[in-house]
Amino acid sequence: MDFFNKVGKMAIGSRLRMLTETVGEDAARIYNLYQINLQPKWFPVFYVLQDGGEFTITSIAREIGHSHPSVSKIIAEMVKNGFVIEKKDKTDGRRNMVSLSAKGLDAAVKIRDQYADVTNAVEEILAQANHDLWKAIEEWEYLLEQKSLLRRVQEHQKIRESNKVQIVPYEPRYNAAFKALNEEWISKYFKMEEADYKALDNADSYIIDNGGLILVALYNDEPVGVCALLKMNDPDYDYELAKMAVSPKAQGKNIGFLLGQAIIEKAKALGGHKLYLESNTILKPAISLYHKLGFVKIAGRPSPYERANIQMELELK
Amino acid sequence: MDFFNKVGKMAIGSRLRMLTETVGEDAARIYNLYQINLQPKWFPVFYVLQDGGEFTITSIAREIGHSHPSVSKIIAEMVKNGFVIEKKDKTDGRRNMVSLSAKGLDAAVKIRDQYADVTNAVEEILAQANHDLWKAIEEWEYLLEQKSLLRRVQEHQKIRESNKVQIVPYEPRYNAAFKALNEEWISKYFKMEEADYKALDNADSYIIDNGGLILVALYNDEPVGVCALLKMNDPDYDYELAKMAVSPKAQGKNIGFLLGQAIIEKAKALGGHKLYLESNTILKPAISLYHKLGFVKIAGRPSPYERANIQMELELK
DNA sequence: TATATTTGTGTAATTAGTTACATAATTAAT
DNA sequence: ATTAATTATGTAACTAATTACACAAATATA
Repeated sequence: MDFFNKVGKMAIGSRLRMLTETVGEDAARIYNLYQINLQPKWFPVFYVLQDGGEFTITSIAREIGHSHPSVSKIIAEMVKNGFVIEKKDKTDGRRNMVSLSAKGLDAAVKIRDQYADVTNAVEEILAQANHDLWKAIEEWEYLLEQKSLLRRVQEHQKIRESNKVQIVPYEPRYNAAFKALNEEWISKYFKMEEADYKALDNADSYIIDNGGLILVALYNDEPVGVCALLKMNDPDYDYELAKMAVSPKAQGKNIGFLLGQAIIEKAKALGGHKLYLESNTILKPAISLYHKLGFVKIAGRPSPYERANIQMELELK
Repeated sequence: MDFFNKVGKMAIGSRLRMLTETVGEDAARIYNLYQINLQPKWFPVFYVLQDGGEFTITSIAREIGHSHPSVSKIIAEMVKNGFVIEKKDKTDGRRNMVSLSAKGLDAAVKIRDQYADVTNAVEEILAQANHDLWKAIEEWEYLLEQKSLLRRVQEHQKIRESNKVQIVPYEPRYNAAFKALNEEWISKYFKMEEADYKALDNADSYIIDNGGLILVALYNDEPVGVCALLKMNDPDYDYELAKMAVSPKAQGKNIGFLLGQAIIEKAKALGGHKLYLESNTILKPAISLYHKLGFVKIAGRPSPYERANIQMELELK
């Protein structure tokens, strides 16, 4: 079973599970070593109650990090075995106040020896090891609270996927993709307008020949995202960022951001000073992408598109 | 939930379980991040099969450290989902040969990215921590294999209990205990003989007045073990170790060993050179205790006891 | 060669937790 | 003073593993 060495760090979950199981099994046998008839799984609850205090089910659950139904079941078992007594709180009818019975308190005294023996045995192991499992677990708890494993994996996924994405200049053979990708989201959220057809059907004459440009994002050599830069005849703005579209199938690869960055670089290289865009606030991911790229909201301007309800600009530096 | 800090090292089992759960939960979500429709719990099995080999259920179970019913169930699920194909081994009708289907092999290729991302994320965490969880788990696995947690706890228990045991010289008030403890084991394994009654009923006149002595082990001031040293009229031996008895209720506290050691010390102090004892081989714990005390088996000598079928001696140095 | 043991597998029951849902009691908000 | 939201609890169903048991096939043994 050198499985784990073959698989590597990725299997840390499985490995943790197996160690947990080994320790857990022995815990059950250790409880049998002492006269007290406690079940190992009762231990955390028992520990909270051992000084004689009264607690509610949920406060115990919070304290020991279990779900409340788990504590509820454990308490039911301990009551049945005579270790615990329940009583309704007079001032709050929901609360089930739980405390140790005389038998439970007696067990609490007897169990001290077991605590000492187990603690000593665990500390013996920790002393024999070079790497401190206790502290390592503590650190993992902290680090995972700061940023979950899921989020860390997502970040690595994004970076890796980003590297597979290529941003290339528009060529006539991407015309179909340019139209299809844009039509997909426009007709999903709104409906295609006259201006859309003009721009999408005649990208070369309407956009490129007018001093604009288009960038295409390739993933496995497939066009999965597009973005256009339109030359504006306006004293305030040089270019408009428009027709940004990313295939839903290629989400989570940072493609929108990569396209946006690239188009901004192009605009700078062309000597632009200020970019303009218009969009709609129901497209939340798009708006937040524009923010991430540095665009800020500006007051209303007339727009040829019915669907536009927000305008933004970006000062190029 | 500073529960674990309050409880201390003893709670390492619970703490392990919770970390395992946290990691496990995220693992499930991570699998959803990728298009492959694999369940996290399939992972170890899938990993073994991924290179296209054929395996039996039990060989997979051995490799990944699961029970075979667990693998059996996982395989059944993977078959149902089309990732795995089963076929009976022609030369051995018991064997169910298992391998990845075309769909499974396809998933094996796709999953490589996920492996990389997860490995990187885990290594990122390990790099951020001062204490290496991976190596710490590895060490615990090794240390627990050498000596289980159960055995370690048992040892600590024994030491602690030993300290509660007091070995004191015989007094007339222990006469009842001396008789009862011996009668208990004699009548359990054999039956009381004439010589037993004589010695047990008249400990003072038969043992002490003849130049022998008796030691009593007290636990919580209760006599729980006894052992006698009888003066022998023999050119080869000075004393016989006899009437050693420990209450079954006081097992596991090392009492037999403590009594034996003490009686040997007494024999030395009295100027003895060689001890003798007789016993029966069906009393295995007793025989192994005598070995531990240094006694060695000798060739047969006549004995007044029917039940004696082994003789041992100890040279005092 | 007959018989006993070992090996491979599957099914059923158990375990220690979880989520999902229901409901009553209390507290907050309009 | 209602109504809405929150809190405390319990029940039911699920999960991912385990042990216990059954049984057939293969191998070892007398």
